[in-house]
Amino acid sequence: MNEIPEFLNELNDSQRAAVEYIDGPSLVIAGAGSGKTRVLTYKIAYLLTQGVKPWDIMALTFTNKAAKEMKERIAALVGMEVARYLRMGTFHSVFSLILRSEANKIGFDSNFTIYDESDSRSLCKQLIKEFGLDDKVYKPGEVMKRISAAKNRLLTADDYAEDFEAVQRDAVDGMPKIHVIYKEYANRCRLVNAMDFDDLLLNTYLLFKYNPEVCNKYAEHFQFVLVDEYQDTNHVQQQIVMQLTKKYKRVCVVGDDAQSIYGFRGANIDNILDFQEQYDGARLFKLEQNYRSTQRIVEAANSLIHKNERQIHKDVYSRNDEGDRIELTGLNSDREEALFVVKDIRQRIRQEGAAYSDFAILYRTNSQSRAFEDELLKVAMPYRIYGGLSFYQRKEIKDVVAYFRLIINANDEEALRRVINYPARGIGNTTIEKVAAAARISGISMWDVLCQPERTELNVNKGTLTKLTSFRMMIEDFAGRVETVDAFELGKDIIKQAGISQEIYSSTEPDYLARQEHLEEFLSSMQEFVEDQREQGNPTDLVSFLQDVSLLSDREDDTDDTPRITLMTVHSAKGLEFPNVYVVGLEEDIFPSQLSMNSMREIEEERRLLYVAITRAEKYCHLTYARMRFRFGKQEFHAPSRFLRDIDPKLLNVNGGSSSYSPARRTAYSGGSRPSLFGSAPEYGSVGRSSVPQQRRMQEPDRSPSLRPVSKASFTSSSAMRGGGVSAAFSIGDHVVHDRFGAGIVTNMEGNGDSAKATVEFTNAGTKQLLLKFAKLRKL
DNA sequence: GGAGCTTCAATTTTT
DNA sequence: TTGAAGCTCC
Repeated sequence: MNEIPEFLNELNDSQRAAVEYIDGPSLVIAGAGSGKTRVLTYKIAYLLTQGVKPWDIMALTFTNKAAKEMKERIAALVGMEVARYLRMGTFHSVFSLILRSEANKIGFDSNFTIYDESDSRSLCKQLIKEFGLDDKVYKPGEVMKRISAAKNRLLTADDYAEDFEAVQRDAVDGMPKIHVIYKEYANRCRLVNAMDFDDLLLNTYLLFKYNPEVCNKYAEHFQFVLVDEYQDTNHVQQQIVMQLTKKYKRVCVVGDDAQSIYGFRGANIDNILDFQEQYDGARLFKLEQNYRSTQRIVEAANSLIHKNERQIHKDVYSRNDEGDRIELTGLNSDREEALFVVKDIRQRIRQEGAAYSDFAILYRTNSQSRAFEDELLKVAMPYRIYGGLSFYQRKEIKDVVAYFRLIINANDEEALRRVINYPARGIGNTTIEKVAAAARISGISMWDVLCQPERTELNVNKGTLTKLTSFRMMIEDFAGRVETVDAFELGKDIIKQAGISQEIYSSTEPDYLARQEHLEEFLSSMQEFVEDQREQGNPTDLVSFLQDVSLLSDREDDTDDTPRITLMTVHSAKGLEFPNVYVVGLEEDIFPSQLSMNSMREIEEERRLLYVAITRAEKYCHLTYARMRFRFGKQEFHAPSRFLRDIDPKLLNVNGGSSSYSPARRTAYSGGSRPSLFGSAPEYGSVGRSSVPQQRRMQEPDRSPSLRPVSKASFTSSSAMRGGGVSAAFSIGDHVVHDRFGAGIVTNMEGNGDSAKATVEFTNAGTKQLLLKFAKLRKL
């Protein structure tokens, strides 16, 4: 019998029970802040002490980050020599590896390309055009959504065409040809040896379904399968887990139905709700002690989430301090809201000695960040906005990756289209479309056309043909070196020889400088990859690098460790925690979103979203709403969010006035209540005097003059004056303020007169070069 | 091939 | 209001 490892003593009773049950299927419902990751990591470590081999364990996560963190934590318990053999990673990465080794069974080549969303989109668009369909009717985004949803329901293109209901629905929506597009999309992917993100899952499912011997092999191999964030799985993922665990049924899924907020991208909360019905005799473990938040925060969140109907009952509790009540403040406008939050943060920093990094401002939509950004810039408080482009979505990175892709899979049409004329080499759109047309006629890939133009219908002049040929030879030349040179060396050469570095280093304009930096960062990540792989005795070639990078979309790691206030959507905040949290914009049509009011299912997801937001807070949670906000260039008036009425009033501290609010008026989906849309009936209190919004906006002294309705003539002359009069006044080391970028320090000056340029390091906006003629810089 | 114009839409996001 | 994307013109 194996010994009971010491580390189990670090767990509480319910955590420990969940960890020690390893004989059959189990569902671990992990309340917010209850030590979910701890249970998963300790369970894996425990399995390893019970004689299970690391390679017999599969652990699936949703993000690379989660996988990496978990692996590190397990390594801390059992050592990296053991941990490295675990089959641990995202669904997509784990199954893409299996697909590569079984590719021939489903008619793919093992070096298949993974199409990201923009590749899929671009292919979709292409097809809509080829079929002569109106892209106003067949919006690429909508088409993709339907194809993706079909794959989610395990429907191949042929299944879809025969699915009466689906085809009928498309027809009713004016898009009867969706199934045709889907079919050709699938054909094209197969022709060029590519799979999109959904295909990675669907093809795994199909591989197992039609090759029982393959399925059995893996089902016998993986004696234990663990799934993190199970509430976020979609139907295919659930089905694959079932295929893999049908033999031993040793499966442990961990998650929190109350934090299921990704329904819009296919996550199916029923997977977790119905788990016990799908696995007969599955044990249920509930982790109900919250270690993160104060009692009042936990209770307030509970009171909210209990208004949902579909959920697994749990009693989440905290033994931390009772803490303060949740603050609720109504403001007159979005600007006042931002001003208020910023002031409140400043006050708390002064009073409690808190750091900027102890604060988060959470909102429903990214566009809400703007108002807070403006205020924070004005007072030069450091912040960081999350969201926006990830590193690998940047054009300069995608271009280089496209070269890599093309070199490894020359049939990859999206990559070919991307780089065939980048940097510019005189192969224009006309030529590209001619190549594409020739390829379609012969049923071959565009690359094949380049390889034997004389045997196709390609009709281009001699000069163009020469350009095409030399491009082809360049790619072939790179491809010939894949096996002899490591990824980093080859990467450097590609960037140089393809003319990318020449293009990017052709200017010192700020955006070029940024691209140079990104490219260098990318190269150094390649170098790191090669060194790591070499150390571990793994292959260092471009093929392995690309496999790695295709499934990464890492938000860039903060190289800068200045403490900053965090601004992000509630979605991105899942899994994080902060001592102080502001949840802003709690208004009808915003939170809950106007677009999520069609069904009870959607409203409940919005309510869970607020639950996630509140449970991010450790000590202090402040909810705000604005009566008026500017949206799409118009003033809009919104009632306070219905969810505010779902929170137990005993746990709320309503600021600035009466805490009584109008009685609940029940509506179909409210679960709780709906606030009165009209009337001046006393609702939630407000802080600050009420005022006419437009006037406030105009009177605001700090606001740049450009916001005022000014005639073109007067605007031009005033900015010209400013440029001429002020330009000489700056010197290195000056503290300055810019209307958009906020506060900063001048680090360099060059040129004079109209071309005088200042380099300014801004607290929040990074380093910029500004032409003084245009930039409205003020000295502090 | 790029600058400048018009048009249109407008959640949430990871792989 | 902002922004992306597509189109036209040089």
